[in-house]
Amino acid sequence: MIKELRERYGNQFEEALLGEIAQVGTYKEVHAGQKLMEIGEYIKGMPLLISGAIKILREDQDGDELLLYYLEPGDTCSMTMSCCMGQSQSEIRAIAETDAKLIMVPIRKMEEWTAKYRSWRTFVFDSYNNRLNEMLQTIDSIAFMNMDERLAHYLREKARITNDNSIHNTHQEIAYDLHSSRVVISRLLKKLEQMGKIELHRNYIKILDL
Amino acid sequence: MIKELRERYGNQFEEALLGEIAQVGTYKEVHAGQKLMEIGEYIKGMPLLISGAIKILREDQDGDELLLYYLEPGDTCSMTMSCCMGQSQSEIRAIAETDAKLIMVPIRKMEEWTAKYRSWRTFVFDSYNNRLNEMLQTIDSIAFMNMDERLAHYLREKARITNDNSIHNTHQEIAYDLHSSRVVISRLLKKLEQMGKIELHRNYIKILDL
DNA sequence: GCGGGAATGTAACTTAGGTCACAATATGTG
DNA sequence: CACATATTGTGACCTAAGTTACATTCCCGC
Repeated sequence: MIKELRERYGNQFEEALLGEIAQVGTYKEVHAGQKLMEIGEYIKGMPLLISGAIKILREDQDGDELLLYYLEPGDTCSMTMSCCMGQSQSEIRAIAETDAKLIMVPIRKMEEWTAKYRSWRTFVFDSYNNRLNEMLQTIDSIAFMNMDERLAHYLREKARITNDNSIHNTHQEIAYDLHSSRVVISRLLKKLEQMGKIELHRNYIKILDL
Repeated sequence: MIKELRERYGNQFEEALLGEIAQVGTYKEVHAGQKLMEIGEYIKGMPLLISGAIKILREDQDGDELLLYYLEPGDTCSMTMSCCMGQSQSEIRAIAETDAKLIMVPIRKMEEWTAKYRSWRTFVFDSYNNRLNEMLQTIDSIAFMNMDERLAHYLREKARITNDNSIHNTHQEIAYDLHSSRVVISRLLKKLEQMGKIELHRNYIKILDL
């Protein structure tokens, strides 16, 4: 574990902190699609993402979902921090978008390290800031953009995150993430195909020029 | 200034920190409607809100606005923190919703105090968490709620914030905050009036039973 | 190869909310 | 008071997106 830790975080955490993390953290590997956190669940630890991507979802009363953003290597989940402090139940759902490796750190260490390590403070602040900015972008999308733009944006982002020009999802799954309906997504995808921007196949979509 | 500071923050900050704030902070009073921060502007300091309320707005390319949330006494602007760290330009606009008193603290003190004072750490974390949660609520509203619900929610929230059962705004102003159009807002307000939930007047709306 | 379920395509219709145009009131100012 | 201006009310219309219903196509296991 210390090897992975050093690879990803070696240049931003001081040696002593790396040691502490290695000591109290637990290493974890998860597969694409695996659920890491459910809404209402109590938080056990704080994840430091080593590799892969995690998608963070919000849900309304009817059980309808909405993709908020992705966590990428080097990120941690600010929502987790958020939850440990005040109420300790999760406001969001977290699902591995790809296979992922991460280190879970007990939350009580957070406060301690914040006082002790400058690099940890920087890390935590940066993390919060990234999250706030991604929430802003999410708000921009749903408030200011039409569904076709949101869809295009979604496909681009997904290709970037998975590092794969083909999106391996059904239209229904995309509809869930965008909080829309399958028919609407199929319709818009077809339009994108007719514009020559993508190629539609069963179970995957190939991005040509988006 | 030290008096106001102590009144609002006395029970959460230790004496030494209060002293430091009083020393480096500048006291400021603003009137309702006054702009405190513009999008793209560089951040000078971090505001500690003593009294009043500040509304935080987001804007798209076309200049259309959307109300994100309100800052209340005891709050600070996490976005500010966000901005000081990474890129230092504001992502949002801040306007005094009511007359307000606040203390501006130079941003370089932030990191210093975070290491030095436990209460400051708690304050900063709580602040971030509140902001994240309010962003979540904002997302819930625009993603999951219809305009009529959003409008009702807006009116209730505004009444709470201003501590006044009458909302002193034109329909146009409300439309801006909700990123809608005046005609739509007038229509929905009329419906609320017909349901006996509000009373419409020129330049203000009286909440009866919302 | 074939049968069945999953995934996709598509037409027809509904609805929330945005837009346009203009009427009707209210308000403040010379 | 009278006029100009800001505010609100309303009808007619448009459009994006959601809904329903059903047809078509693909793919996998037998």
